[in-house]
Amino acid sequence: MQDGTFLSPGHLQETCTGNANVRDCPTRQLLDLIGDKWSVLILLLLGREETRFSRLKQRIEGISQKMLSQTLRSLERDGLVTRHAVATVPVTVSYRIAPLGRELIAALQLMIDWAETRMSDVAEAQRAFDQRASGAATRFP
Amino acid sequence: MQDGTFLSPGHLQETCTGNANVRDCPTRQLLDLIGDKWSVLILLLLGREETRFSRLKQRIEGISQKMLSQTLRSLERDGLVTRHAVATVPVTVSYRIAPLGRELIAALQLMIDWAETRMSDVAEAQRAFDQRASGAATRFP
DNA sequence: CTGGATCCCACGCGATACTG
DNA sequence: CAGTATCGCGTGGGATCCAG
Repeated sequence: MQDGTFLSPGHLQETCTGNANVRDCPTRQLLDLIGDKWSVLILLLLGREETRFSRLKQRIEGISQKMLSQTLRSLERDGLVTRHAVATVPVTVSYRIAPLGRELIAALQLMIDWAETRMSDVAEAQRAFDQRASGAATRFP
Repeated sequence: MQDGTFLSPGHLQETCTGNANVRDCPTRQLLDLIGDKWSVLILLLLGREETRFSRLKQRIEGISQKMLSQTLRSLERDGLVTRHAVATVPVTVSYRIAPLGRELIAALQLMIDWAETRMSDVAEAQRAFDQRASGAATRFP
């Protein structure tokens, strides 16, 4: 078989393709953490600089304070970011990327690069597909 | 600032961190495609070999035929996989990874590797966090 | 064998109001 | 400022039935 031709022969394929339950696949577990609407965005922002809650809310257009709070809490629980509260009045809280989160960002880099350069191709493929579909539908009126 | 220390100084950061709307971030668009429950799993399987519908259903434990069909259609629409139907009786259909999908898998490789080695650390962080939380709750009964 | 059509529910997420 | 609590809706996704 042409297995090792394109894919590296690493252990990773074994784990996710051996008819295992989805929950046993680490990649799926990871996607459960960062596949949501805001996590990656927040992670990337915190990767650039330690940031306070209110500033995060400003910089992420469209996020509700509920989702910001909730997502930050998840990321903290996962060990990807750390929370730092200063007992001023009112209290000042900032979030910082954790070493594990820093690692994750680095691991996501290629994916991010691919998205930047190739999502336009995906969009093009979608348009072509939709056109073929609608064309096939109206070709015989 | 210590920007370039860990993160590459690529254009990617600009796009996702410039207070842009979430929908403008290619990374989020990509996660909208593959952040679902089954896409990556299917992509990885097809990365190994061209596979028929029924065989995919066998190898992916727990997937419903609705979700398999639906996910395959999405992946095809995105240009990540191709569909090949042979007009036998009954019809035989197989799915194959497309060049774009092959690229994507390669771009995900580091993320997959990270998940394989680091998700245990994430799980550990979660346990520690939960214990601290429950401990803080019951510390003052 | 390869799906499409329907029904249904759980849950992600947004809007709003309240607190220390 | 930095959250928590509550409500409601849209949708992802499973179960089941039907069809070419």
